[in-house]
Amino acid sequence: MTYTIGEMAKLLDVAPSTLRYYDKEGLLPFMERTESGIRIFKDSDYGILKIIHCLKATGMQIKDIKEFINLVMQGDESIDARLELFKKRKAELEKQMADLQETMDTVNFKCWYYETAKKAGTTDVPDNMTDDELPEDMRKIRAKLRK
Amino acid sequence: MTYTIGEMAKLLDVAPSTLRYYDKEGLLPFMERTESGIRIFKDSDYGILKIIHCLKATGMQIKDIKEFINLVMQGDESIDARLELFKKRKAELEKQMADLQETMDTVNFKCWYYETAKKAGTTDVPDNMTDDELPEDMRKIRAKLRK
DNA sequence: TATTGACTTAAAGTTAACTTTAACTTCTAT
DNA sequence: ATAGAAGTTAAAGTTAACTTTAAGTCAATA
Repeated sequence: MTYTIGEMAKLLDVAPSTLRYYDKEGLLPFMERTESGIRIFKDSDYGILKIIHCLKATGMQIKDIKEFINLVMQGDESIDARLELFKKRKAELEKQMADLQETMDTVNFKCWYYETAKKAGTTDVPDNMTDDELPEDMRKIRAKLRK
Repeated sequence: MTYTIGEMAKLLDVAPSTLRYYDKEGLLPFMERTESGIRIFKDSDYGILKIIHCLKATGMQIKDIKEFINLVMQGDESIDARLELFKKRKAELEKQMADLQETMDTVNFKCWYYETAKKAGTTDVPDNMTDDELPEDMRKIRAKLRK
């Protein structure tokens, strides 16, 4: 099965101009064209584009994704390098998840803070609570917000 | 306790120019100055700047964080609005975490894929595995990468 | 066959969040 | 008292990842 740029863009939920941009940046060296110059996307391209999307979601830049695509084009001799790349992406993701969890902890604290303030009608109440008056799981987080 | 812009920047691990930018964008309407015009940061400003950082980490834009700061400046009458804002941030974060988990699932699949390819010396082996030959937790993910 | 929608390119424009620069002033330490 | 570090502003520059525009070609349908 093959697709035009518009059809593939719809499958991936991106703009056609995004795919043209990726092509221009060298992310799609496997692209084929009709005689008249129109891009032909294959089923197998869908998976690669999904991986490009995944790598972007790990925080990788276009120019680095291009390097990965170059490894893919080299074939089996680059298996090791590609494995190492994904292991690094995994480590990076774990850091991002930990960061996001810290952010979530702070947001949860603020939800508790404003719920407490709402009940009391003033932020003075949560502001003036001593450490042992506030929920145990809020103590560490509040401490981080103070200097 | 008070701090200069450079001292506060160091505490927060940001550039002084970032704090000046925030001030210019209206994120720090509570800023005080010396007679000669030098910004004076207080201990209480640290917490607000930490919250600004937290809101940024949830994906909020500077102009929307400014709106939040405006709510803070309004005092107790905006408690409800602020609670709702943090509830929305929490929902947004939950979506981000789910997205990040999907990305992690894909990265884990690719790690398995290249480990399998490495053992075999070729990506043909994982490529040609039937669904029941691959680890159960990899099946759904591989299916998503195919069209 | 003619219209219309989708394709093509190169080049310019957009956006957000800073960062840098230049020209200047103020504070700290010897 | 003076050097140098750090503060000030306004304005311009940076960066990444697209998006838009303009001018044109191609493909499908009535």
